[in-house]
Amino acid sequence: MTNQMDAFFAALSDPTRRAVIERLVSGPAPVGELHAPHDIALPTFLKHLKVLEASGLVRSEKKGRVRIVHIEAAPLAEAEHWLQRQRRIWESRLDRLGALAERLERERMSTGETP
Amino acid sequence: MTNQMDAFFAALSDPTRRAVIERLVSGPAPVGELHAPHDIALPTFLKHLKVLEASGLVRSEKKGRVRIVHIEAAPLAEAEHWLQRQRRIWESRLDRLGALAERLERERMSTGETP
DNA sequence: TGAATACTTAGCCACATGACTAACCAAATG
DNA sequence: CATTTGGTTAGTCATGTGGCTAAGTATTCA
Repeated sequence: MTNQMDAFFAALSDPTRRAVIERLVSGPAPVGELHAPHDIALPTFLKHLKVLEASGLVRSEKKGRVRIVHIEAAPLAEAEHWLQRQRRIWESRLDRLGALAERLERERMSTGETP
Repeated sequence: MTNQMDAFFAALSDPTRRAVIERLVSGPAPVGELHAPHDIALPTFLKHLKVLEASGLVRSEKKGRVRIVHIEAAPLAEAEHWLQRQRRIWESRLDRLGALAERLERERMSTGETP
C-alpha cells in the first residue's frame, strides 16, 4: 500500500468494512458486538478490523478482555475532500464549456447567419 | 466485486487510477495520452482503464484507431455522498455528546457541588 | 501497398486478499 | 481454582491484482 489514500479507499472497498464504519459512526463498540451481524468467522472478521486500523480509519484499545473500537474522523474527511475536489474541477469545466457554447451562439447570432 | 460501491472504492484505491481520474476531470483524452505520464507497460495501463470502466467511473469509445476516454460524473458523486453521510452522522453524534456534557455540567452547578 | 501508429490479446508470474479451522491466552465468574 | 467468555495466533487455501513480454489487429500515412 503506497500512500494513505490507497489505504483509505482500499479499506472502504469491502462491504463488511463499510458496514463496520457505518456502525461505528454512531459510537464505539467492542469487537464481539461489531462481529455479531456478520456471518463470517471471528478471525476473518478480525482481519478486516486490522485493515481498517492500518488504514487509520479506526482505532482500538483493550480494556480487560474486551477490545473497544472507535472511528477516526480525519481520514474519512480526507477521502471525501479528494472526491469533492475532483467533482468541483469537473463541474467548473462543464461551466466553462457551457459559457463557451453560449458565446459561440451569441457570435453566430450577431453576424446575422442563418442555419 | 459484489456491488457498485465496492467497485468505485476499489477503483480509487490505486494511485495510477486516481491519477487518470484527476487527469480526466479536465476533459476527455485518448489512451496514449493518458498512458504517457505513467512509467508502466501499455498493457498494464490498459488493465487499469478496464478496471475504471468496469466500475462505471469512466467510459470510452473508439474513433478510428484511437480510443477516447472520458469521465462519468455520477459514480464519483455517489461515493462522495456515502462519505458525507457517514461524516454527518458522526458529527451529529458529537453534537449530542457535547449537549449531554453541557447538560450534566449545568445540573452539577445547580446542585451546588464543589469539585 | 508497405510501414508506422495505436491499441489489443494472450499468457505468465509474484504477491495480496478474504475465507476457513484448530489451537491458544488471559480476564471474568461461579 | 475450574470454567466460561472474548479475543488472538498460526497455518492453509483459492482467487484476485498488478506487473511483464511477445505477438496480433486495425487504421492511417507516405
